[in-house]
Amino acid sequence: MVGTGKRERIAIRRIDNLAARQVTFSKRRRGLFKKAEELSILCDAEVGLVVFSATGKLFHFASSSMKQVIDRYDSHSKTLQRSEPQSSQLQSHMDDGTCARLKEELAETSLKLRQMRGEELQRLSVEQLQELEKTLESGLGSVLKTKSQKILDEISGLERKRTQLIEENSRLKEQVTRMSRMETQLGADPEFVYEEGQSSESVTNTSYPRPSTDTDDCSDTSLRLGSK
Amino acid sequence: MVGTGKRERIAIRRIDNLAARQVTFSKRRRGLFKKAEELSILCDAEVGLVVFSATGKLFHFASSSMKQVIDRYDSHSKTLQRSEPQSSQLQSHMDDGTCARLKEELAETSLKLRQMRGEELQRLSVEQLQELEKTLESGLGSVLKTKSQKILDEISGLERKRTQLIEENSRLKEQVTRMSRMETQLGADPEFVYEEGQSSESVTNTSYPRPSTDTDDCSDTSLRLGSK
DNA sequence: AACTATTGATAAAA
DNA sequence: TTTTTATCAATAGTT
Repeated sequence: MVGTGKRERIAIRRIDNLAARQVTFSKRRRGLFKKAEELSILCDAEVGLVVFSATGKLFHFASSSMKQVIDRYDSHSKTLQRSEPQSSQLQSHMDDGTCARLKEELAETSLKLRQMRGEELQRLSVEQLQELEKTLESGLGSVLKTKSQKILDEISGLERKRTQLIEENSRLKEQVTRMSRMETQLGADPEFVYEEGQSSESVTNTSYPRPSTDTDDCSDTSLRLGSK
Repeated sequence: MVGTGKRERIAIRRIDNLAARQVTFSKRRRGLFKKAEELSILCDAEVGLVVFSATGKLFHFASSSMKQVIDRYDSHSKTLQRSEPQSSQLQSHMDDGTCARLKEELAETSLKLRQMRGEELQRLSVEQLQELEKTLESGLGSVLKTKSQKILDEISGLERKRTQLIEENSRLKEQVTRMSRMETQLGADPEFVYEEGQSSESVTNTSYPRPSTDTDDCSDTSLRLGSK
């Protein structure tokens, strides 16, 4: 038997699971582009659609050309808002030269990033690929190392807390025992009743003097050991 | 009785009837914008959508802002096509806002790049590291695949050249053999030197007919199959 | 990637 | 235009 697609309506908010998000992105992106094209054809409309994935990949569609759509969009929005000439104080640091340089730098950087992700490799020579491979391996090594370290740190942190809690627990038990004994020796006053036998782990709410050495922050630290 | 919606699938081509076209435009436009927004939210994507109706009316949606989307689109397409003077665009898209955006995006992109290279990983969570690891592995996979392909291409190219050279060599040898024979039959005059029939470029070393089926590697071409 | 049960979109009618 | 209804299309969850 194949595919028992128990489909439920999903809430429209960010999908947490990475894999599911990517799958949904692929499916819905295709659907969206299809519908964009259909609208432009059926209704003789000019449509421009640009989508960047969460990973920065670009997808686009234009019934005519993107440039044309953008130009038309600009002229339309300018028609509506022509009142605000830009303040000129930032010019010295924000001139076109700076902007152009930024654009170039960004273009270069994002090309490198995409190549690290395995895109647009065709133009690279074998030597360049070799270099990229080396960089990737080294980066991967660092990532793995860091990840391991973080996991080990989390584990040892938890271990430490656990130990502290166990110690404190022992001390508390001891104290409870001592107090019970004292009470017995003194001949209990009926008014003075201890609920005894509370020798178990959770002493929830005793307002007794506690041993001072507590470094604890009995927090419920959650271990997110990313294992999706 | 209301609405006997006998719906049939319609062909995707311009709807001739004006009223029907307008109705369809309204409905589908809403649907398209809804889906655009859903995609941006569900999948954490940046989406920009511009639609002009046949009558010239503008509709638009952007998950962030249209300006941002267009800027990002421009910088991306510029990456792929350098030297594209977008004459009229430059002015309107080179204001301070753009520049600030560019700076931000550059900062973000180069941080991601450095992280891919294994730097500045300390602030990342285990889960983020996990994701990075996956990206790196996939990128590495693509690089290796591309490299292999390029090497194989180089090899088959060389193989082809080698085969051609071998064939030519055979022809030349044959020719030399023929000529030697002729010379012998004519009773060679020591003074009689051939200069004709040297139709090839490189017969450097024609001492004598050699066995033809040699699989020799007649080139010292160095294959640098990057294994440094 | 392929497969379905479902939800969602929408063509036609009102 | 908007609503209604019947149908088709998209897609969430699974394999």
